[in-house]
Amino acid sequence: MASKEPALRPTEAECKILDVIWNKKTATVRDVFEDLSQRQTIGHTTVLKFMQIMTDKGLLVRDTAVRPQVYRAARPKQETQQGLLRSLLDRAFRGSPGDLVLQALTMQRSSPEEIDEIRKLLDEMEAGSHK
Amino acid sequence: MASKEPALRPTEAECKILDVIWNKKTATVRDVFEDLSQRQTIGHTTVLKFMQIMTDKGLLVRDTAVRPQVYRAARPKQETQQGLLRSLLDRAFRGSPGDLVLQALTMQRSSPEEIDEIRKLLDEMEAGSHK
DNA sequence: TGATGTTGACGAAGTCCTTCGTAGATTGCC
DNA sequence: GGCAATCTACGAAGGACTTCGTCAACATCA
Repeated sequence: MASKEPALRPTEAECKILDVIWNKKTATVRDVFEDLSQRQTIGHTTVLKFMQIMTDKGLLVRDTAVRPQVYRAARPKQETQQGLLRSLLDRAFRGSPGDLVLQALTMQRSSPEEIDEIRKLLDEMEAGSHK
Repeated sequence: MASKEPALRPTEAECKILDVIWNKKTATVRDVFEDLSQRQTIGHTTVLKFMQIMTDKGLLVRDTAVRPQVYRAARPKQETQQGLLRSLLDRAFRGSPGDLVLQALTMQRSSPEEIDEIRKLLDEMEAGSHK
């Protein structure tokens, strides 16, 4: 039975699976299992169980018509990421994205390309708010 | 018995308590309880229990000499925030702070002051990486 | 010093997260 | 059709998170 709420806050293990599916667009249990196995020891049925739970929660949708059932993310990657970000923001940054951004930037060197892109975005934001 | 690991990933409920203590610098159980009570219904002993657990985990330290025991954060706010950020980064952003920053910025309008500050930081980062 | 209110320690219950083991269903091939 | 391999469902166990209830220790002040 699927829940009505879209479940915007996947748990840690769920994130690992989502990450694989985001990359592949669609995936079978085997696909995900083989991908994750390269980085950690995990059982095939464990992956399956998670994907079933995630389908119940509304994080994934699956096509049961084809035989190795094919799963997709129910919501776009960006939307889920934003849900997680908002959660972190509310939790630990008193809702201030500026603080979070500063911390994220100082934490780890970003590539020059990323820096440029961020600059561009800042410009757009400022232009957009000058109305 | 305190753990050796510094426990850089407080849970959701622990974050709420940390947030209060970050603001007050030091706090008794009663202080935290009264603060949190304004926003949610929570029992006094629940808060106490969390603060005891958090002390065990190494998130808080306390002075048992004074009678209403006084608690402080064991680590600076910034350090804990970075731990949480890193966790989110690893979880859902494939370790790319740039993506996370972009999402955070698009998510919610930042103030012009924040935007300026971010620009300044970007300049510094670029200057610093020009070796 | 004893009644009263506050503070602290402990234990326990309920839920959620994570992980499998087992066993039934389906498919592909000879 | 029958067998082997794969895929799916179900249930359960262990641990972590969250929340309290209870009771003991302590402080206060009349």
